[in-house]
Amino acid sequence: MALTRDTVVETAVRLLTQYGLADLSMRRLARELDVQVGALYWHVASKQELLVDVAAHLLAKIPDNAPSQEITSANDDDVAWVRQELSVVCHSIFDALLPIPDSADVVQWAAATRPEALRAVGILRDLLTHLPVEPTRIHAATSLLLHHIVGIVAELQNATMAVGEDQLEARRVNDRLRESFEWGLERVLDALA
Amino acid sequence: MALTRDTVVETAVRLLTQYGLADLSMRRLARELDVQVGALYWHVASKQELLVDVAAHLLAKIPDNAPSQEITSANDDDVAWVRQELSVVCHSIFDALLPIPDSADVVQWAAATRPEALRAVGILRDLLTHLPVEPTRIHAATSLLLHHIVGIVAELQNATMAVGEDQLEARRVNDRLRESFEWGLERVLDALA
DNA sequence: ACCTGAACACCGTTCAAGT
DNA sequence: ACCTGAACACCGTTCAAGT
Repeated sequence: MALTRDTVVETAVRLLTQYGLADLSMRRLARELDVQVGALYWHVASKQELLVDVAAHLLAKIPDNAPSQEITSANDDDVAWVRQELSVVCHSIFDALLPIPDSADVVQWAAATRPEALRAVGILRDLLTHLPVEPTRIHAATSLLLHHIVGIVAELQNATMAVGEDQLEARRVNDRLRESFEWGLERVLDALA
Repeated sequence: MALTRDTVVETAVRLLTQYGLADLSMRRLARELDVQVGALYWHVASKQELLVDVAAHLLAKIPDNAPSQEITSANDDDVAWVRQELSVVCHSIFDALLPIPDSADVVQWAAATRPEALRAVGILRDLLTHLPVEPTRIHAATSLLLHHIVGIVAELQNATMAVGEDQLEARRVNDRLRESFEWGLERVLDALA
């Protein structure tokens, strides 16, 4: 069966999930797919382009309960609903990245270079337009939320690497950073709504 | 003259500043210092350890006007002073990183793996202890500020790379992200004090 | 259209051996 | 103590040539 861009991306995601970024090389990917390295370059222009697709894939399942009506942020109930929905989306980004090694680095980089390629960024933006945030600050607010999420995930993934086998210590670090995530998210959402 | 760890780190900083992270290889560094690659490994254990030192070096000049008296956050004036000082420190981190290509990536990684090696992180922590932030949230608050700063710098550095020669467009992107930085910083500081 | 084979120009790390 | 020389096991990217 012929190679497709989708199978290349999916295999890349699998390698990242199982072995981390250090083992996600074009050569390793080619070996996994039983082709020569050169074959990959028929389907993707570069490793960087591939990593953007990998990041997009990792964030593909973020729920998108777009506001059904035109919410004008005049109504307090509506603002509360949007705030709650933002919290849900942020948590689901967090949960999607946490189990994938080095995913925070990949997404951080993809978000900085090609944010429009990440569905999750668009979802955050759309929700933020329904809050009393000036239109010129939507981008800033999106970045603020995203940097908080991937920043904490990066800390968590690196710390988990560092403690190694020590299950007890790993759990402590995990709990502490999870709470940092929750606390910071509340502070930021408070600042926005 | 014999090689020292300091000259290795300083040369690494120079290479990063002039050519970016892609050209900061151990081999390139050795060539620059007129030694064999192996010589570097007498002075640093690994490239990762070297990069932590590079990050620390980039943030070495952050001002540290520690509160002279014991400020107990009871006094409104004192809180205002600490808030102002936090703003100064955040701006000086921003300004220190901005002109150094890929420095946001390097610092992001160093902060996630060995935050205690970065003086700037300690300075932020100390200032935050003088705000009405619960002691258990000091770490979370430090992370929130730091992720915002390096996140925006990363966006800015990547966007500047992307627009390339177009000076006018570069300036527009620069101004927009600078404003995002200011706006986000105010929101976060408001949430803390 | 899609892939192979082979090359080009690199990497980080280790280590016996030299001084 | 500090460094060389040389090796080991890799990288990303390109491209003529094959099918």
